[in-house]
Amino acid sequence: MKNTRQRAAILRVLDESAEPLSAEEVHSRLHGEEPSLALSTVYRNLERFCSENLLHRDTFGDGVVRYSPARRHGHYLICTGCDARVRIDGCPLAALEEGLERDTGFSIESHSLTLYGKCPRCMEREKHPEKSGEK
Amino acid sequence: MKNTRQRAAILRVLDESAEPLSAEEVHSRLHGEEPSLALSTVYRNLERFCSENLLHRDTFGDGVVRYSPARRHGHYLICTGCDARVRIDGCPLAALEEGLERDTGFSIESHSLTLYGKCPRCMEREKHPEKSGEK
DNA sequence: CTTCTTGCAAATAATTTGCACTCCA
DNA sequence: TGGAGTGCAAATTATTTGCAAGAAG
Repeated sequence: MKNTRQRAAILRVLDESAEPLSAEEVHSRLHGEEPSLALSTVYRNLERFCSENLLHRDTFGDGVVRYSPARRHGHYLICTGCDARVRIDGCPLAALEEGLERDTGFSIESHSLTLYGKCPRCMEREKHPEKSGEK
Repeated sequence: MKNTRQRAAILRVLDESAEPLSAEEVHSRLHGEEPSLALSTVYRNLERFCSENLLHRDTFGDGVVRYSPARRHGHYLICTGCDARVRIDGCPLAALEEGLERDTGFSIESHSLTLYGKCPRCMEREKHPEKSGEK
């Protein structure tokens, strides 16, 4: 894989971001530094990096694919009321993966886990009998 | 929520399917029975059912959203070589969820877990020094 | 050099929306 | 009936592809 300015920039943006980013987001964050970077270049490289296992793909329930450095992959708890995202530390799947490799013969490379629920604030809002005119 | 012929059909197709289905797939499976059913109606109702927690949304890494009955939700192990999907029985997240509710104050409603790896056949294929002309 | 990459524009795919008409409750 | 729900077509959004020109090894 050749080392191009564009590739370095794409990886750097993802490294610097605390959150997974979509192709659009990567592209727009690089607009200052690489004004002529094509969106299609971003897409192509993000996918390339995924298949080299440099990046990890995340889709938070919606159809938008987001990417993050494979090393720093994490899990999120997402509020179904306000879309707030809370990062979850640690991940208890090592044991599950081991068992699965034994049972299925697969060699497991990665996983993606996302939880959904209502944040405290949205729970409150739901309880109150529709004060303001929502719905 | 009103009870329409279309809604019943959409839910039934999903109940009868062993696998999560995309909007397109639901629509095409109903083409015989409901020839005039609009794809947009399918989309609208799938989303509606999700927000009523009748359905569960799954996106297997690609950008396509798939739906399955909330009661029968499951997890999958997907081969990154040939896209084969293996359903995983059981799910060890109850303990994690409990801990998270305590820590974050969220009320957890659902989760989505997908694992990726190479199936035995694709592992073989990778090992052999590119017999046939696959780049 | 020569092959892998990029940029651009055009093509696809996936999903959403506006609106007039229909059909449950 | 009256409003929620539907169908259709058009609009968006997300992503992919073809190809000529550019840069890395």
